[in-house]
Amino acid sequence: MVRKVGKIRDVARETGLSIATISRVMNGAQNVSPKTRERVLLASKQLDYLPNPAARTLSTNKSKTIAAIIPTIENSVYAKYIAAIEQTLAERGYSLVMAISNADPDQEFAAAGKLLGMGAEAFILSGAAHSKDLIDLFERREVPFVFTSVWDPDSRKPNIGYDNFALARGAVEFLAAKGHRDIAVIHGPLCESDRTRARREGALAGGGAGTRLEFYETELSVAGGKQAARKALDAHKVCSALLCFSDVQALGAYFAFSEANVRIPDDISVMGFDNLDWSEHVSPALTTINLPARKMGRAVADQLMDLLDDGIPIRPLQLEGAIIERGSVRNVNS
Amino acid sequence: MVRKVGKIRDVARETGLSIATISRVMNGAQNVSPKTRERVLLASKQLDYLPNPAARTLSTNKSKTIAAIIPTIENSVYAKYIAAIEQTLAERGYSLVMAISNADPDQEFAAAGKLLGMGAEAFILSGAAHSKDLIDLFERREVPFVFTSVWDPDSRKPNIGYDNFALARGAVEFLAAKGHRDIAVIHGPLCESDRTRARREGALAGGGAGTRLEFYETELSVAGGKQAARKALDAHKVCSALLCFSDVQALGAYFAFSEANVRIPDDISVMGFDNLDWSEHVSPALTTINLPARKMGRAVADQLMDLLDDGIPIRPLQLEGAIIERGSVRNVNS
DNA sequence: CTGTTAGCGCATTCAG
DNA sequence: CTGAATGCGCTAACAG
Repeated sequence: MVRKVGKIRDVARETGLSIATISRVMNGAQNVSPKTRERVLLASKQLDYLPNPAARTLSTNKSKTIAAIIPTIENSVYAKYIAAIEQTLAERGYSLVMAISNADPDQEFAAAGKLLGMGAEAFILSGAAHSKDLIDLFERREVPFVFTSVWDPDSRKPNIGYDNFALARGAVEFLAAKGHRDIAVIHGPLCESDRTRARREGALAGGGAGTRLEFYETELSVAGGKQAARKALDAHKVCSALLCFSDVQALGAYFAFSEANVRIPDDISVMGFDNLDWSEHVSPALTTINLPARKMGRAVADQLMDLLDDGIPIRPLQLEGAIIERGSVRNVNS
Repeated sequence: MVRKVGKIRDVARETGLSIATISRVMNGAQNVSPKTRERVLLASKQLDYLPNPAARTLSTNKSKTIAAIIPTIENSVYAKYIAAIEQTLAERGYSLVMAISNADPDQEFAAAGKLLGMGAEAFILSGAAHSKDLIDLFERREVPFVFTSVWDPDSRKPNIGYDNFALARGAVEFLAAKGHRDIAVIHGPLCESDRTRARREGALAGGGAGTRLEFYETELSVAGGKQAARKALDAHKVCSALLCFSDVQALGAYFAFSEANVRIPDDISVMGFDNLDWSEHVSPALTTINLPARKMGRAVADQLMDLLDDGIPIRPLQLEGAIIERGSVRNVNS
């Protein structure tokens, strides 16, 4: 993959040392005299020597590469998350290879095969719903993997994330406590995401006796949120609050309402999910649920590297989400 | 990197063939009898055999891995672009490794070293401004690279992208043609991006005699756009149009104006840059410049693979941007 | 502290 | 159409 560059033997010849010593220096081994080390480093620089990663991988059986497969990278919290993973891996000399599955288990399976065949040593997956073939593949080959964005203490698979069910339930309870009895819930495609399904169940659980929930399934985008909000407006003028399972959809709702001359929060309350960077800057500032995407990315990356480097098993981890109360939800009790 | 799995010898033993034949089958060579091929394929499946990528790379000197270094993945057009690259590479059996540079040449250089040391065969960079060391490194090692998001026919380095200067000039001319004489321009940090600098120069060039431009440099985010728009409002009540070099900043401006009770486009016109997916769904729909990010991603990926696979040199390519006229710019001539 | 030697798993000549 | 032999560049014992 790199042509015309010095190899370990060239450095050995140049310095009059053996290739073993060069290898030691390149790998930071302790048992090399400072002088020798200097000499090697110098020669390496001159010869523009860089260890061949493939040879290294072949020899050590370690590629220092971790794969992440995500449903999408656009319009969502995944960008933050991936950025955190990449940075964390980079800090410890690991690299990230990633693939986009478009939330399709078959694409995910195909991608995993390629990434495996690329040398990925471990996999970061989104959600807990994956093709059986994929999990079988990983287990057969003993490839470590972890589910993220989900938290299920009872799962036998390692997972690091938040409790979507509880968070959504909390959101509905929060709205109910503010006096909202009729709540429209906008969410993305159920078939694509077990997180969305869990949130929907949670919302249902949070809606007590006096609370009516109306669900709107739509595309996970500003356009989708806008369209669904419009539909909610048409269907029942009665709902006093809108809960979106994604800030992106909430933004769409903002514009739907703006065009319909419906004021937030005076005429209707809006609550989001994700706490994306911009959500506090919309007007009115969006009340939403903070999802610690960055922290999650760091945690997964660190744990996987701990496992690969030191054999430390994955410790399933629940990350706390929290309601961020801002101006888009009105208390209608008073 | 993968333990306990069948190796080529196991398949050879299982089938009673030689490893050479197995290799031929795994690489789709023609000179293998159909029967033999079947036998090998079957045994491979049974033994769960997957060729070891490192061994393959070491032997062929090809890793089928391309690296992309981007300034950021959040809040921007880069997500679309990266997604396109990943998909295009995947179609031809290549993988993407990526790193985030935070628009810092030093971080970029460091990342490049790691990615090179990971086996990346070619590099996709953003913009045309990079540390000399980086370019030297690539040229010394004969590692192909291409600059993207920029178009400079005179550059001796391969670049694929759009003409930021011309696009920004066009935007200002467009606004001027609509009768706007006082235009506030909001843009991201100049020091971080040669694209931003080029756009600024272009805007200046587009502002003819009767046009006054006021520049506001701010963070490349909704928050930044909002803050700058507020500043523009305070400073000169006179500007009739706001040009943002990023849709994200334009969105911030929308909320700044909403809070200040300034109506778009009645009181002030707003124009963006990027044409992100949501920009037609904001209210009023955002007039902006479409940047063919997806097409650019595909083009770079394809060209690099053509180069790596068949030695076809990079053909510098200009992608056309276009003004998408929607409702956020008013014609003040009438 | 340094050198020697064996592979790591596969692609690829060259024979047959 | 198939097999045997060689080496890709490096790490990791094992000697010394």
